[in-house]
Amino acid sequence: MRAGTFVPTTLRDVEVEERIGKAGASLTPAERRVAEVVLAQPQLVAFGTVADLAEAASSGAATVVRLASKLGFDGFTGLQASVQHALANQLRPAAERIREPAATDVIGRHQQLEMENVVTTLGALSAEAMADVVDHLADVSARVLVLSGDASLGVARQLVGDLCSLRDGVTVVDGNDVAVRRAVALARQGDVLMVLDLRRYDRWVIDAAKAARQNGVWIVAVTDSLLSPLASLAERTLTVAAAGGGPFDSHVGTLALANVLVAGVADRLRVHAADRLDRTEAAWRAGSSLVER
Amino acid sequence: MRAGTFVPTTLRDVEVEERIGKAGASLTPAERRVAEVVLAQPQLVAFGTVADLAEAASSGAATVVRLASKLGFDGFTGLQASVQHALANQLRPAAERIREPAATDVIGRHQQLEMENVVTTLGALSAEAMADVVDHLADVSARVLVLSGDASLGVARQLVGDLCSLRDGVTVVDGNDVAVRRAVALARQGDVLMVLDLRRYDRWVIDAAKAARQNGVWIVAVTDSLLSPLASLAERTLTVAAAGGGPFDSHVGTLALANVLVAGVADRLRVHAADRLDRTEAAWRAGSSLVER
DNA sequence: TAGTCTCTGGAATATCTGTTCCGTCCACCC
DNA sequence: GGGTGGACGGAACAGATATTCCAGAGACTA
Repeated sequence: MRAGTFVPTTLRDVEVEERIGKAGASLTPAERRVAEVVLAQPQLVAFGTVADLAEAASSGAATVVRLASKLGFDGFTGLQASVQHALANQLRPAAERIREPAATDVIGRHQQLEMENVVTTLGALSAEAMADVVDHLADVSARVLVLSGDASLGVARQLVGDLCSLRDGVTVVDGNDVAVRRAVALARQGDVLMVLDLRRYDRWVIDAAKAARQNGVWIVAVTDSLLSPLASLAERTLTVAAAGGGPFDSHVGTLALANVLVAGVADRLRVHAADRLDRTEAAWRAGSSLVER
Repeated sequence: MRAGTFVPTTLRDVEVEERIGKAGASLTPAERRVAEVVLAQPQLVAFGTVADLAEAASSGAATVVRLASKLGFDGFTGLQASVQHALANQLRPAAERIREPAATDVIGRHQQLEMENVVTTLGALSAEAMADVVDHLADVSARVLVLSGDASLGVARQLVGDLCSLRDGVTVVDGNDVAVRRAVALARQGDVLMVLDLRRYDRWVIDAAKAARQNGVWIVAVTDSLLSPLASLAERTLTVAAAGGGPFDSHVGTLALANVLVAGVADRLRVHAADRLDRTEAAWRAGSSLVER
């Protein structure tokens, strides 16, 4: 049996998944390796043999059978039957879902919507604009301020968090009016301001951006349209698609954009950032703050 | 082996179909019966045995093998392998075909990556799981705590921000150890905890989740795998795909998932939330906090 | 450091499964 | 009506596969 090709999560067996999730903590290392393969390559279970699974997980056949029993199945045969059954059931719905343009189910609609947000947003990003923005964000001699409307504050924080891992001097401008004005007032020429806001713009954001511009700060706007009031203040404007399936805008496209920029900055600051990441890693390790499982 | 359910033509094995069509005329009556079953219930071939197929076609095992050979396969084994292969191919939806021409440029690569994250993450979300989680998040009599690893804190905040617009009592558990412990200690039975963390899990997050569980809090985990330590603590586990093009994980899929949940909660709390949004809107209008352009 | 417990994979084994062989049956033809 | 050819399925056989057992290795403890 050849090793299975990639199978998206949609097709995974819920029954098996549940049992693995429940027993997950009590699995031994070797059993865990097998379980990972089961989750990642269900076809290997459905079509393959104990030996195939064991080889894929670099374990012995006995371990495979033990795992199946521990999950409550009647040996490997039971596990296999469960996966086969689920796989067979998934076949029909998958086909029907493709035919119906997913207009009815919420999840499918969101799937389509968010994909469009990603495609549109990153599709609108030119290599030149990206290089320019990355250049500025990667300029360690400049401070980077990030200003965001309330609705996108979380995404902004996410971006800032990542950037902070790569370099110093990146901050979110937030808080009350006094704090914002102070932060902007302290910005000087050579600094960089990323301002992030979508339609129904927050007045204070625009005001703060205006003030920053008068201080000679280099501004990049991330907004929904080139007609945005932010666009006229910024040296560079990156537009994002933010169609939401619920009552709010979706910032999935924006976050995808942020990820691209972060990757660009990381690439630009390669050695500098690597050193930082190493030091951070060492600190985490010393405190054993992170666990593998 | 149970008889398979109906499978639409799209899912049939083209390879086998072709060969049956070609040899169709020269098939004996019994072979023809077997061939009918092969076409009608490919799963019986993929998952079953010679005996199963023979029984389904009211024929002998020898006839099954003869048919397979007559079709040019290397015995029943060859036929089975062909059907399995075709089945596995049909199992992967459009998502994978999209990425086939692997993009070379950074932006294109991210585009594909993030789309896969969205598709995979939302694809893994079952309607049932979503309904359950939304039910709990929309329960206004419960408090909702959100606990997130450092790397995904921004997304968590984004989620909480949206939820706060829809209902009261939603908070991010964050800050120093003392604050976290206090927040978790104050949680009581009936409350809801959403814990969000990906591999290389933050120890404090796991510890806090464990404490919450002992308090009888209903937990939903949003994590990268069912083998995550969070999965065994949670009543529900939603898995996310987080492949990143840069040095960090991408939380685009997670944010898409969050958006779906928010939309679900908004729908569930329709009138309640509408009233809240109206009041918020009025406040903004009174202060002219938002501008159209 | 010695001892115990768990984990682990290899080997033996019993079961299952695909394949082949062969006797029987039926249809067609001389 | 007798003979011949192919079709068919039961049964034996050989190979593969799941399962169980066991001994060695490693970790943790006293």
